[in-house]
Amino acid sequence: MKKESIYGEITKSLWINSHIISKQLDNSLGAIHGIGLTEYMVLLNLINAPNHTLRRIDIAEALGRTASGITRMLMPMEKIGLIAKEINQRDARVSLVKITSVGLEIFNNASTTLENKSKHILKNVDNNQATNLLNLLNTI
Amino acid sequence: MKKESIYGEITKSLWINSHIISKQLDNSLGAIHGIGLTEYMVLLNLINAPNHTLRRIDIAEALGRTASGITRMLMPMEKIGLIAKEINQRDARVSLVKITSVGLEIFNNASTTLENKSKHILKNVDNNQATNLLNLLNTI
DNA sequence: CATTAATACTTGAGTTGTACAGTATATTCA
DNA sequence: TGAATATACTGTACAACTCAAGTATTAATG
Repeated sequence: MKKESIYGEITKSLWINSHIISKQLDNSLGAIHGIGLTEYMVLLNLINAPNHTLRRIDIAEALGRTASGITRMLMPMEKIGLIAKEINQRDARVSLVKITSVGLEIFNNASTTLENKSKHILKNVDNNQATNLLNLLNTI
Repeated sequence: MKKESIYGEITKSLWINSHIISKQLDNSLGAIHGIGLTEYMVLLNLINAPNHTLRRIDIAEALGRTASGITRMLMPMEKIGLIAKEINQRDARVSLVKITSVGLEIFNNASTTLENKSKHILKNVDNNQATNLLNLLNTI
C-alpha cells in the first residue's frame, strides 16, 4: 500500500473545507447584513488600518485579489455607504478607501453573526483543538 | 482588552489561506497539465469511486458545487477527453461520468505536481505539525 | 393505476472574479 | 533635467461559478 503524501492531502482538505465553510458564512452574512464574506474582510482590513484607511492596492494584497477585482467590489460598497473615497495629497495615483460609520456598524453586527456561525460550523472542534488549529493555520 | 473569539478567527484564516493556496495550485496545474484545481478534484473523486464512475449530482455534492456548475465544468473536460459520458440503464434521468485513460494519466502526473507544490507552499509546517493539521481539518 | 411529488439534469440571466491593455502620475538615474 | 521605468488604478472582454425556471424521468401514494 502506497504511503499517502500528507502535504497534498492538507491542501486538498483546505480547499474543500474552506469552500464549503465560506459559502455558509457568505449566505448568513448576506441574508442578515446584506454583505458577503469578501466585503466583510475588506471592512475588517480597513478597521485594522491606521486612520481606518487603505489604498486599493493594499486591500487587493491583503485579500489575495487583483486591483481590478477590488475596483469592482468597492463600487457597490461605496454606493451603499459602507466606505468612502478619499484623496491622497501626496500621490494623485492613489485612491484611498475609508470605512464609514455605517460600515463600522454593519461590520460590528456582522462580526457577531460570523462568530456564532463559525462556532456552529466548527462544533466538532473543541477549544483545545481550535487553539491548535489556529496556531497551525498561522504558521502556514 | 477584549478577548478574541477563536472560532471566527479560524474561519477567517481558513478563508484567506485557502484562497491564496488554491490560486497557486491552480496556476501550477494549469500551466503544466492544462487543468484547474477543480478539474483535478473531479478526477480524484472519479478515481475513488466504484468503477471510476459517478453521477453528476454526486460530483456536485462532493465538491460543494451546484448541479449546473458541474454541467458547465464537465463540458470542456469531455471535449478534451478527460472524462466520458455513460448511460444509466436503470434511470434515464442520470448521466454517468467516467474517467478515461487519458484523464487517469493526466491525473497521475498532476498529482505529482500538486504534491510538490503543496510541500513548497507548506514549507514552514514540519511533519508533526502537518499530521496534526490534517487530523484537525478532518474533524471539521 | 393515475396523480402528485421528487430527482437528475440543462439552460438563461446575473454575479464575481480574472487577465490584459490603457491612462495618469511618480520615481529613478544617466 | 528628461527619458525610461515603475506604480496605482480603471475598462473591456472573458471565465467560472450561482440561482431560478424548465424538461424529462422515476418514485410515492390515495
